[in-house]
Amino acid sequence: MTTDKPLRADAQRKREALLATAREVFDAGSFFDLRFDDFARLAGVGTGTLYRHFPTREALAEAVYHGEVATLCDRARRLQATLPAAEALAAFLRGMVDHMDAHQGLARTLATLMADRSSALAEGSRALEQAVTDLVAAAVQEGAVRDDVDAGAVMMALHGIGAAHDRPDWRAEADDVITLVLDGLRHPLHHRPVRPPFGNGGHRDVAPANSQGDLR
Amino acid sequence: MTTDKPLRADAQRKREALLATAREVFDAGSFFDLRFDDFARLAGVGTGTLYRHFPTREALAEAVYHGEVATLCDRARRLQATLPAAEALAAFLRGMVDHMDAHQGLARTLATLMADRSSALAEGSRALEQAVTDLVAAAVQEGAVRDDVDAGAVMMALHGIGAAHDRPDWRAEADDVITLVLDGLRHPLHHRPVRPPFGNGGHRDVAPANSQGDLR
DNA sequence: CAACATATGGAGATCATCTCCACTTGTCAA
DNA sequence: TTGACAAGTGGAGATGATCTCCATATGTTG
Repeated sequence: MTTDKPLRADAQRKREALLATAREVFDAGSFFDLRFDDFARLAGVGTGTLYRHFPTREALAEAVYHGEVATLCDRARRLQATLPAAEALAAFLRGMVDHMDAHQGLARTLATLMADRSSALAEGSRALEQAVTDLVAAAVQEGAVRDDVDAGAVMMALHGIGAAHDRPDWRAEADDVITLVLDGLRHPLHHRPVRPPFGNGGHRDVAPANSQGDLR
Repeated sequence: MTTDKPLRADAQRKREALLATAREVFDAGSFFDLRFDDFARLAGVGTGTLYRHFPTREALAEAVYHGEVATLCDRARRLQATLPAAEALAAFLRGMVDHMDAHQGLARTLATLMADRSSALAEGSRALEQAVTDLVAAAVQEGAVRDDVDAGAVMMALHGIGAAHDRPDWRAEADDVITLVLDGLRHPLHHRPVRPPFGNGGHRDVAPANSQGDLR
């Protein structure tokens, strides 16, 4: 993590090969149909080598994911530098959906791995989260966006989009989610026409002990 | 699926035992730490029997999930009968978060299994989706909610909440997502202050061929 | 209470995962 | 260059979870 021990030229090559193959296989969606050992074969390395570099499927996924995240973060930074904050945020979110759409297989695979109880990936996405948080914060400062909702909520919505691969109308719905989120992010209407009889209106000052959430 | 072949009394009992144990284990979050065979032991049945009833972990999860969904749908129906549509929708969504919160382990486990490429679960949730769709449709008819966004988007957001278990601030963020969605669902502001330079504003008349979504 | 269908359990076959180590390949100092 | 040491490799097999099979037990029906 901290120590970037200089990898031997040899090792570097193999590692790259593994990652390249992983990308392919992920995108083709066949990652889970493949014995991990066979995956090694496919990449042209021995089992031992595979395990040395990536002890688990998740470790492999994490590495691939890192690349993705880096790209995404780059884009966020670029947008933020070019556009008014609110537009940058919108552009980023819509661009993200475009990207997922273009690489369905990869997105699907990563989402699946992600859902497994490997918080490793969750950790990997901190950078992404930071980027989103920045975008939102800038938009808030600009006054275009409400300040009573956490950027984490936006991350959750993105999670949803990623996790809901395999919905037949994915693309349209994903776009709709972004629309809802962006519209919801504008300053809330001042007259609150819908006042839920349930829950606390959605904020921090959490519920009392009685609320244990069983449905009746 | 179609044929409800009358199960032998015997079998019924075992099946129930398995489901009951599954619920417990799911909620305790220890499902994945358990050998599937040992799970059979735990429920007091032989391996063969377990496999006869539920050929895979997913099949088991699906059965448990069915119960959950039934409860949820019930609640949706009840709310819809009692409250104005918009309130019913809000109450349902907030109640859902409460429920998930109260049964974290179960929600976590189901979400994980769900993410695996078993569309079986996705299929199981059709009923739930129908319930949400109904709630939204009623609210639209009542005029409280925009009609240009599909209920599927709301499902996606819910997915996100479910999938993003293990976020440290889960509860607050989940509430925020619901808030965003509910606010976003109100009629969109008529002057569109934020006009994304990217994407199509989020609707059906989809993007031209050039858009293949690679980030630049 | 036959006689038949249906269901059971668990011993072992099967198969993916991962370890281990004898061997190969790169690196660096002289 | 080359020798010597460290770093990396591959794949044969141990390991351990999953799932099948079937002799036996248990309901069910006329």
